[in-house]
Amino acid sequence: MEKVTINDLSKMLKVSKSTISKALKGYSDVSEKTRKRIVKLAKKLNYTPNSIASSLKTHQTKTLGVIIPTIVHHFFSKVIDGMICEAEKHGFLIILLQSDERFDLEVKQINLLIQKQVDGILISVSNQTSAVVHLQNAIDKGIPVVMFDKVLKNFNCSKIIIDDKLAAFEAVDYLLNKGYKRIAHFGGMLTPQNSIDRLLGYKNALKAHGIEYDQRLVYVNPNNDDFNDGFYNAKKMLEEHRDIDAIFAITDSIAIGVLKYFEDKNIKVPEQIAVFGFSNWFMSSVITPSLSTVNQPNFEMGSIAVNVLLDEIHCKEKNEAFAFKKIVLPTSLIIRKST
Amino acid sequence: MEKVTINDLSKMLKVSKSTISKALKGYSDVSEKTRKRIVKLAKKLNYTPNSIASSLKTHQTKTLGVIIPTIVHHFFSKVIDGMICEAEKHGFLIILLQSDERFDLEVKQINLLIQKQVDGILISVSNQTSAVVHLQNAIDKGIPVVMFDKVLKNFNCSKIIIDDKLAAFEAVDYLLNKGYKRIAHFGGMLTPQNSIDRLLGYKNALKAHGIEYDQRLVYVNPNNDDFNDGFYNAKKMLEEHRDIDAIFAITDSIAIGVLKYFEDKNIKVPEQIAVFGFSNWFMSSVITPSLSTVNQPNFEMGSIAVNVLLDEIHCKEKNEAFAFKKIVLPTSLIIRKST
DNA sequence: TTGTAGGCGTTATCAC
DNA sequence: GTGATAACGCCTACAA
Repeated sequence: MEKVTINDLSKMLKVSKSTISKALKGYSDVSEKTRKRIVKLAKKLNYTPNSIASSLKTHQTKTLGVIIPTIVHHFFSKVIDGMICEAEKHGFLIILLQSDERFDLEVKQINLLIQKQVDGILISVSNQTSAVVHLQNAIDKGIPVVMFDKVLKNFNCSKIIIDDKLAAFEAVDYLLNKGYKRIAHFGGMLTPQNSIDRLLGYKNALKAHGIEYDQRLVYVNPNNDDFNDGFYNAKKMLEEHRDIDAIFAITDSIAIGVLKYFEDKNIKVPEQIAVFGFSNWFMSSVITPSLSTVNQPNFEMGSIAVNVLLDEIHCKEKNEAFAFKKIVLPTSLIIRKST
Repeated sequence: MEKVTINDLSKMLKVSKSTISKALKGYSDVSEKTRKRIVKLAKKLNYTPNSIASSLKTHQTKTLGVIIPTIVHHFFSKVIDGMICEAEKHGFLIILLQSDERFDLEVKQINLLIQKQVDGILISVSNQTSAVVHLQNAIDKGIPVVMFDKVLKNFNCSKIIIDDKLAAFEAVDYLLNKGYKRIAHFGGMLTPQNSIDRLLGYKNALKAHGIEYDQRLVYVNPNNDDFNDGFYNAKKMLEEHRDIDAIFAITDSIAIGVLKYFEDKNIKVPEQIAVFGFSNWFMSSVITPSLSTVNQPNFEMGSIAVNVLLDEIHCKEKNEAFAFKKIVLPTSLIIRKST
């Protein structure tokens, strides 16, 4: 029941605490004989160092804080998966927090993590976030921050992202090459940056094909509820523009909302209208018709983010300089039956 | 940059550390005047107590450990969502770990959490888990354990579950009442307990309708990959039994694999064969045809589990007795177009 | 090679 | 009402 401490070992072996500590950490300046005695007893009593005491002394908690908008999301849960796996490999644990897309909660949670003295923070910022004082605060307290997926341009730190603009360009370019002529865009919100970039990619592709951008073909989510917004906007679009022959949606959820509406109205996909999604979550391969989409690395994004953060943490420890990294992960088109 | 400590406040105000500590914690035996001075300066300097030092002293980390088989799963991510939200309300943080359905990893992770000195552990055990030494170990070290969803019968602790047997009974009973006569069961593995119970519910419903149980109509997942196993078993079943008119699957994933195969083979659901799922994840409402399923509380399961655990933790603090709770959350049938 | 002593920041006990 | 003092368990100069 009672935990055995370094003190207990010390008394039982009549060896000082410091020698015990050194022996257990494999320092060189302990005689082989006493080292063996110590290790043996430690093993026998199932001694494990008290990580809290050691944290207090070393200022390391071997803990990383992660803040995401929501965990109930195929993409984010895969990212977290990657983070937990990678962190564990290096002996780090993950404290997970959700901002629920709210800036005030995000601020509160950063402060919680600071108080908890995590060794580093991984964050995908909320759609509402534009200020950075809370993040700067963490940095000022000596806690490195790494952003992933939804990042802030105006904050200087390592970032793990995809090239949203390029990916969107490729998707729309594909549609145009395939012969679709009048392409609507579903999404087009002004936050987060990803939405903007995907809209820009859409515009670029149109331009590259000599097609004029038509603002009226951009449908913004009214309720921040991808599936239902997709459903709703599909209806709206059909009322307003009968000539649309393809839709590029900013997420698979939106796209699936669209497919659902079209199914209800018996509109054939892709014969009448093609639909392109973004993210490649599991469902997109299973829905009917299966959804063409942009494959976005997720597990990998998590593990790389952790590695970059750990690098920075280790540099800090050794007082070495660390140059922030911006890692752009490759995306690819997955063509299925909806286009 | 440098964190301000209780010592700094003490020196600046010429008041002892102990008084500072008491004042900040709102103890009664500090004069109003000095309390105000202390609080004021603390606020001004943005003082926050060092949680590690306090943990060392109080043996509380305000941290809960959570182990689940996998986070990439609609049900579990909702449960975690509920846990994080509820824990945060009470000032607790969540460390999340995945067992990946492996017993050895589960053991390792329990030990990690013990070492981290979390105040309590929430676990949904892996399919491989039957031994309980690792869990007993946590209890012996004074860390309460609460099980949820996938629980162990042979371990004495609080448990938050659903009545799998009853839920399965209701689903199959519904099918039989609706006129389906020959019903196959997809799932039927011997671990975890949930599978067994759902199989038992299936059997009970048959019996209640005077139908003899036929072992050959039970299809077990060959590869532990619900979607593909459902797909595979649908094919197999069709080859073996042309007279089946309904399937009760143990998860929505399996059911959706089945739907997918039937769609490929142009078998009409529910006209030729009805399909019933289990769990009501988002996808089941979106797939075509939409899937009848058992609604299983998820977010709520997480928040309740946290509450039960915190209750136990608080009782332990006060040395009060705590009676383990077994909370059975209600399920309900959701009837859609697949039946 | 081993041991001593002090400190990390907080809390709790017990005098004053 | 306030303050000295001793833990909590570990780490690390520095001394022996």
